[in-house]
Amino acid sequence: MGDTFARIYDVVRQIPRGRVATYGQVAVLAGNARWARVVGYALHANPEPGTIPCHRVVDRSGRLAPAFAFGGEGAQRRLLAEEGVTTREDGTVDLSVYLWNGLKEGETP
DNA sequence: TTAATGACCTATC
DNA sequence: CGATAGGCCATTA
Repeated sequence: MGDTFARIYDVVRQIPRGRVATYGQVAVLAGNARWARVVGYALHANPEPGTIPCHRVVDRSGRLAPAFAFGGEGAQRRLLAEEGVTTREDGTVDLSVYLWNGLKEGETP
């Protein structure tokens, strides 16, 4: 495969614990703003558990991935909860609180 | 090579 | 708020 996947995976790996990022945001940080769709495809096609925290990636409205993507309906929701990310009743996260600022943990602008 | 697909996004109604 | 339509790109068949 090309380096598109590698770039996307690199960005997803840098998402700090307790934070979430949108597909579009990952796409921008990976190099192209129009890779939002490709990001989703990449995570679905080759999600390496333990290496790529794909559960920290949500869509633009904070909606979690479809249930079948993780094997269980509350799987992603539970993983986020373990990191301190609370999900609403409808399965969405508050992006105004948990959205990743694009910096690594500990770094400040 | 062409056509179809999808864990998306934005705009519009 | 939900539904619809169009666009975008890499990957697959």
